[in-house]
Amino acid sequence: MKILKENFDIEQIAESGQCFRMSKRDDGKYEIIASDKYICVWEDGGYVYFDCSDEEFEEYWKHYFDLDTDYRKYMDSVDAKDEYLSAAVRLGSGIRILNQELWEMIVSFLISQQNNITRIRRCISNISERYGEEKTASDGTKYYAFPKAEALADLAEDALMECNLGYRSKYVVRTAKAVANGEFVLDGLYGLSYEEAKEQLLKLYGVGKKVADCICLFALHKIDAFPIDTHIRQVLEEHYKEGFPFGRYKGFAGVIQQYIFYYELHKNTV
DNA sequence: TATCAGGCCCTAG
DNA sequence: CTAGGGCCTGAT
Repeated sequence: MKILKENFDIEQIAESGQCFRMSKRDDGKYEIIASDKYICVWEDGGYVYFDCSDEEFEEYWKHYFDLDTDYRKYMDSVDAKDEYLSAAVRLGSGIRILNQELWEMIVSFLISQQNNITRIRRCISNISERYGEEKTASDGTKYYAFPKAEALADLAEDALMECNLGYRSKYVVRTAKAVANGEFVLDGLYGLSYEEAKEQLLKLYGVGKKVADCICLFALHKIDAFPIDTHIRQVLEEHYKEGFPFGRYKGFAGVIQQYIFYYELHKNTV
């Protein structure tokens, strides 16, 4: 399956930090594991190629990559006088907000706190290999699905320290218990507003405002969520002393947040 | 050797 | 309610 490459850049998406299971192969193609699925994606000659059937593309990956959304409207909304944001959008014009699986995002962002990207990836890889199901992709590639809540629910709270989670182990195990025993119903979040969903997520042990916002943005597609981490906070303090114009970007501030986040990590490496 | 990374929990005041 | 110490671990 291939599509025209319009406001889509798989490298930017992989580097925007919303997914921890996208990796670049030696041949430049990207491997993505999402929940229990696997796909290989690459770009060539103005097209993006998705190594899957048309049916699987329509059913899953099209939505996963948010391909029905026109991102130009978000980019065009940026105040031309705002030089910082204009530069950010220019650099990250191929970013998209993925539609990722809820449970996977809860655990991933529990792990992400006070942590660096390299270790986050390793942690997720560790728990997947140990507690996830081994799968074989249609092209023969072996991979591990993200572990289900049930697979983690019976562990001792510190058991995931063996997977390198450190003090976050108990956050993940307790949350897995709550989900597996029905105390916390994941499906119940989909029908909620951003504010309501965030309020529910904050009840989970280990989930604070920042992590809840990331889950809302990357799993529930609440694109008005605007996660504020240390990087974003510094940008707001440095470039928006008079206050960030949230009003102008009302309803899709999360998309703008991603442009900023990507820009902060990559503006010096181009 | 100290600091800090895409925070959060918990306790004091 | 707000401030601040403590927390696993590894990279710099």
